Amino acid sequence: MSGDNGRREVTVSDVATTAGVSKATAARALGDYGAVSAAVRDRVLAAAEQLGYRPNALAKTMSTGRSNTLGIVIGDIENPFFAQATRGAADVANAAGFDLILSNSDEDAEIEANAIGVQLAKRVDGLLVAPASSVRIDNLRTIIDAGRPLVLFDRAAPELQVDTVIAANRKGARDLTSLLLAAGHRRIAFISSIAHDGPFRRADSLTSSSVDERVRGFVETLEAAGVPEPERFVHLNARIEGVEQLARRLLEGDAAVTAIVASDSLIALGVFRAARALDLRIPDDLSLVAFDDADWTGVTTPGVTVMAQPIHEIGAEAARLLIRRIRGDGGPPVTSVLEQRLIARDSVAPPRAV
Amino acid sequence: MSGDNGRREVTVSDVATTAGVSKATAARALGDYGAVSAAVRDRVLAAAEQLGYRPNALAKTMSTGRSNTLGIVIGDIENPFFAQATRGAADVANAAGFDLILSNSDEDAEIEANAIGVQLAKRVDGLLVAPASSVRIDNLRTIIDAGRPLVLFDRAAPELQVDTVIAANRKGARDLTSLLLAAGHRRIAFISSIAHDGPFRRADSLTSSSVDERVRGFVETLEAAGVPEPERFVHLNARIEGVEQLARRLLEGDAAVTAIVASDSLIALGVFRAARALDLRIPDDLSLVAFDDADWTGVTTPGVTVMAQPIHEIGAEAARLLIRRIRGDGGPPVTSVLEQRLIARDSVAPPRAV
DNA sequence: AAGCGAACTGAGACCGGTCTCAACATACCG
DNA sequence: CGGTATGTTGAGACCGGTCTCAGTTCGCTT
Repeated sequence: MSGDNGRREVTVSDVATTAGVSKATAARALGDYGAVSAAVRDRVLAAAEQLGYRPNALAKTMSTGRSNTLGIVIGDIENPFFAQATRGAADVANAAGFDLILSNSDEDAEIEANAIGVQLAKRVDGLLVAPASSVRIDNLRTIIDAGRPLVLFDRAAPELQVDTVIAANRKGARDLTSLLLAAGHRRIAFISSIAHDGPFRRADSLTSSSVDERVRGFVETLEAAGVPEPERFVHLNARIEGVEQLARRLLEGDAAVTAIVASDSLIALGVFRAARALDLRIPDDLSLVAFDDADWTGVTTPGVTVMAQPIHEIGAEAARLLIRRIRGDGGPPVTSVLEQRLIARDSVAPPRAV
Repeated sequence: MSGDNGRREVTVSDVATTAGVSKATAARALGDYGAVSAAVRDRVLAAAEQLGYRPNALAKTMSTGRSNTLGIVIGDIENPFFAQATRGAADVANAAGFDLILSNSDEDAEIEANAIGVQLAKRVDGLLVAPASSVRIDNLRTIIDAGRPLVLFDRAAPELQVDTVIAANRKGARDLTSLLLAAGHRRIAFISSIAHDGPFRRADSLTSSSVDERVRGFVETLEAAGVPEPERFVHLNARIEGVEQLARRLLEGDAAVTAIVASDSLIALGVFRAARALDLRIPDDLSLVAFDDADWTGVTTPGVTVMAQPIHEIGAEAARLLIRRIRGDGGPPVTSVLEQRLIARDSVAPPRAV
């Protein structure tokens, strides 16, 4: 109606008219493609400047089919892991001229499906997804069916032939568990907040392939050390019960564990709180190791021994793979496995003599 | 060429042909607008289903002028403050049917300008910006000139008449400083990583209005307590020198401070590290208070006394204001100031007797 | 039975770019 | 000097939706 709203955007045609050339020529000058004489180009550019012309990227997408936008679907941007991975992806994307549309799935397959649908409708050139489930992959199929490139990160989907970037979680879990075993622990709990029905059994496969790998590494290492029924030490659904609550339960009573492997830094935080509440000292009364070198793990007393993941690089590499596909690489799907790195601090000690 | 790439997307026209109706009618049925008879609607929907029709949101934007996309420009998504605010904004946006395009400015005005340009070109319906500078506001003017709604958050731009969501930083700083004063401290440092030329003088205004307010609250409280030349206790550019490095410098020698106000949780982390390296105990040898209730501030020994900000709500409220503008609210610009909340833990004690 | 309004449908313009194709000018070739 | 290659320009189709407007078919009123 009034004021700014009524002002139509300046278009190529407007610029063309002002410059006294055809729309096609103006577009060539502005878009810097095709052949335009120097004189005409200057005239068009001057007219654009004068009118305050701003290109409409959507119109461009309509005719070229390329949006220069990538979709990224993660669990939760507040989770430092995803924040870092997203930043890694954003940097690579930007450098290549792409923007990022961000969606949080809250690890819910339905929300994820919806987010993917919207991203597809917005015609992103490709998607970066940390899938809520490595098993229920219809969401991901949708993307492939739509003919859009897809790269998975943090979690794989074995059933799907698609580029993937993950960390060497199984080895990481083995190393962490071995460390605890070597210190003399036999009763070690593995805690993750991943959702799972009922107690963990060895034949189960977890919805996140990365947690699944960690659990496997943990179980097989305990088993090799002769610990009977190691799967009973795997505790999932931590977020539902409450990490602190769960940790307290595991740390009290006759069958209390003497060490804990935290599947991420949020879990480690909860364990720390629980230990403090129970007046248990780390590492004297409880040894703790965790995945991810969160910034605070170095400043607690004691510092936490962690398995660091190259999180930034996971996101960056995923973006690189995706952009390669967008640019037309038709090779077979690649799985990039990045190494984890142990950072030993002071949260591990031999268990208290009984 | 071959395979998937060659497959054209299914369009409204395709669906119309299959259903045996006109494009206009098919569009009405699919878009759920206008009048369509039940029989025809079913036929169209069935055809769409059969063909695997997926709407093209960009084409829709082209004709309606609305993209249902918001732009958000922040310093760095890896900074927990921005991650939380972004999540708050994303939740509100999603609920209202909007997506978010994310850009990191790294607090650099030029990168910010570029990001804004791209977002504008992608025809976002509005922008959420935590401006890199509260003073150099040409970047923000661009948005207003383009006729797009803009909401600032975390930092204000006094020169600009625009909706803004900030926290009561000045009061927060006063309270934190008073706490330290009450414990008996007189030599208190304020540390921020904000960029600033030369030593801080009272007439200077800082590029971030929120840090500016904190500094003012800090300085005026010291002054009221009779501390001479309080501005000499303000230390900026912490990221350039390195937070830990700077903290160590302030904590050694005859003129060492006995307490520190950290302008954010990243600074607090650096101070913690420095204290540990110098073998200074908190709070016996050094008192520490900080802004932002980062998740780890409760698990260190001792826990850190902090001024918590409603970060999630800052982002959410900003998104709410923006969406209101997009929906056409033409009222005068609003500034929403959210309260901060003190969380007292154990990092403050009287200074060591000299 | 004629008249009127509501419900439904189709044709085609439009959003703002890109791109193909043809027209024309100029230069260079033998 | 005719022929061809090269450079520059314009006309108009196209991308995939929305939306206006006009036409058709009804049912219902009087």
